[in-house]
Amino acid sequence: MMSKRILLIEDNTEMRENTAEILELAGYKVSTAMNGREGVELAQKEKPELIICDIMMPQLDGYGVLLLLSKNVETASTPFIFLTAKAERTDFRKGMEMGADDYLTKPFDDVELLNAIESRLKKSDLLRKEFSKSIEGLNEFISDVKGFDTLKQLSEEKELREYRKREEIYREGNYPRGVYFLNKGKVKTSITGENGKEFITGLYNEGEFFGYLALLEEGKYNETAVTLEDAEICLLPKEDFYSLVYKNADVSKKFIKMLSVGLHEKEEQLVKLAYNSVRKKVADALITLHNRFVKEGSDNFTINISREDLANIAGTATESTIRTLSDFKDEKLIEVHASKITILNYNKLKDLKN
Amino acid sequence: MMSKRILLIEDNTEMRENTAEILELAGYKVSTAMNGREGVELAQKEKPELIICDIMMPQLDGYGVLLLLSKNVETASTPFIFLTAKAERTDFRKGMEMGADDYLTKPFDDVELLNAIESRLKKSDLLRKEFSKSIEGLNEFISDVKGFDTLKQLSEEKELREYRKREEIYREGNYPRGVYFLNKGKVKTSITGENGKEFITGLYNEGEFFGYLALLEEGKYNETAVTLEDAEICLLPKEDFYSLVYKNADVSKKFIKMLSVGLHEKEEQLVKLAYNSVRKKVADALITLHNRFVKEGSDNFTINISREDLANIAGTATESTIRTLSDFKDEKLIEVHASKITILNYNKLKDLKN
DNA sequence: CGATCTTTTGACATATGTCAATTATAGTGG
DNA sequence: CCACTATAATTGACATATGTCAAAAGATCG
Repeated sequence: MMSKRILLIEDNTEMRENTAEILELAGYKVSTAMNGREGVELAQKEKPELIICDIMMPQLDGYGVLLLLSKNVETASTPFIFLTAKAERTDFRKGMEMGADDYLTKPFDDVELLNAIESRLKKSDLLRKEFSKSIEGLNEFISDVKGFDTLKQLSEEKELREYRKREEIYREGNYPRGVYFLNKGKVKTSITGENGKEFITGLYNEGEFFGYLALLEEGKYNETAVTLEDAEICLLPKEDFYSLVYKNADVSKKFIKMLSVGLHEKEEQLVKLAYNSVRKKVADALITLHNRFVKEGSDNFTINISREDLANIAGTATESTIRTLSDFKDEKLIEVHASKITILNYNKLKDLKN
Repeated sequence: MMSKRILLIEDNTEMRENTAEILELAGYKVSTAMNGREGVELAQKEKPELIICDIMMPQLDGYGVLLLLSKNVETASTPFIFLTAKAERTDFRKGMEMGADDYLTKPFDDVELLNAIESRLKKSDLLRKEFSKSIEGLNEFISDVKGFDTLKQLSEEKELREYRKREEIYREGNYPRGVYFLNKGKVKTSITGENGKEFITGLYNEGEFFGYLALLEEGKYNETAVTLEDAEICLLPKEDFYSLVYKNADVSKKFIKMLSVGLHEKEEQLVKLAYNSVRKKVADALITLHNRFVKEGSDNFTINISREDLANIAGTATESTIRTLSDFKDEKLIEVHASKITILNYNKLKDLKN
């Protein structure tokens, strides 16, 4: 494992050199700055994994450093530990309120310092990972945060339930009891327009979570979830979900980002629905299905989906969808066997002109 | 102003009575619990504005209380102050890491206690307010957080710029420099489909912020912002925006909620676009405009909008929109004078059948 | 194997987009 | 302030893409 980069900001030369030595002995890569201004510059440039900073310094004090760094996205979430002789309650409180992650008072021993660093790094490690920027990344993210064991344990617990094909999991208007984890099978979520027609807003695959939007909104479900095939689903209680999402500021941040990306994606979908031809819409629906459900390593993608569902993804009438599928079949873009559709030419389908 | 409710959880009778007395003298409404279990129950039931809690208690200790309360949405954001004789560093750190807001060590004097409470209440007061649940509530929210003075000051600064009608503020693909505040005028944001047709995704009115989605995504703009009429716009630097959004966990939480609601609204829009008739779509577009731009206290709402823009809100061809407007005119639902449209019968327009 | 549900095809109506011509409006400069 | 011009709104004529209804063919399930 690569050694972590730590930035140490401390004006006292002896203190700085001593501390740096300890850190280096512990296997960290250390940069040092002898005053606040220099520290901020180094932080911006080197993007260390953790920052240790004295409070009382000439030029720019520790509070100032923290304030400046917290204004920049790139450095805002870097763990920040104050290191100071100011053991007084007021100072301490000020530091924590400004968003420091820890506050070590001098004198401290090596073990104490290293423990503090270790614990902060461990916490931030999880969040540093690059999750897929899409809302689907949530799945990856949650499972990572919860840890594999917990997850496995979860599905071994009694809340695991089997669903038949086309069975309803929750309905528009219900109150959420938690987040669903799809152990096996596929699920669609859809909303119904006033003319009774349904539109599919979400598709979920094995190993993914769904049904969190209502929890985040703190309201009722505004969609209905139904299985697309036989499935095994378990419920993560909402208390666990909330404590996961809100306990840690960085997790909240990830959620904000994921939701923003999701919002953007829906907007793109809006233009397509508004102005694309049925031909293009159906092609897009097939592409969506492919991207959502493809298994790595298989050449041509086959899916078993009802024409009605496909039409509800595309946002068009079932018969129109079927006719378009026939066209695609004639053009050798897809192959159809009963309700199974196989994509033969992904790229041509994807780049279909309107 | 109504007095705030504080819940005091403390097992030592003398200590509890003394502290409660101080708090009552200071004008707070105090509930007391003599152990952790009782405290949690009371917190759930009474939903106090602030909780003060001892750490060492029989049955359920302070850490346990905090943990339980943080799992419930309703109590998770209630300010929580630990009150304890355990002045040791490790205890203290544990408490803060679990999400306590402050940590007072015994013995403390009255002033110290009251100050701590006052500062926490002040901080949480802002967040307790009920902002409109829509994404538009952001505006209200930011201005409240920033404070009226700052806002006014902002628009008095040099970054204020005047824009002519139909002038571009930013374009798809640009990198955001901050959030825009619309001091005067109206703005639309739109995305362009592959066939070159535009679709309007956002409408903004005086006193509102826009252009924050790209910042939250930490990416480029994926929409283009253009003024609908002459406007005055100023820029809130992104650093300020980020520190606003991420500094405080509760603000982040608000954002998560707002974005979730926004996502849900876009999904509803999707069904409408997919299955509604042009007639219905145009009516919806007019209703949207009304809701977005109506001034309180005026009977019939008039707006000056180009037919093209209206069509791009509805997601239909300009000529179709115009024809539908003519129909509405014949049906006395609206009145048209030049490019000005007046809504005569809001309710009929709103409940139009498909 | 029959009954039920789904898919496919056919025939048809029409809602909506497109292109072009005409009329109205608003912005500009003298 | 008026005339002129560019731009926007409206109307007409038309083609067609797409939805609807109905019936036939096929698949699925107990």
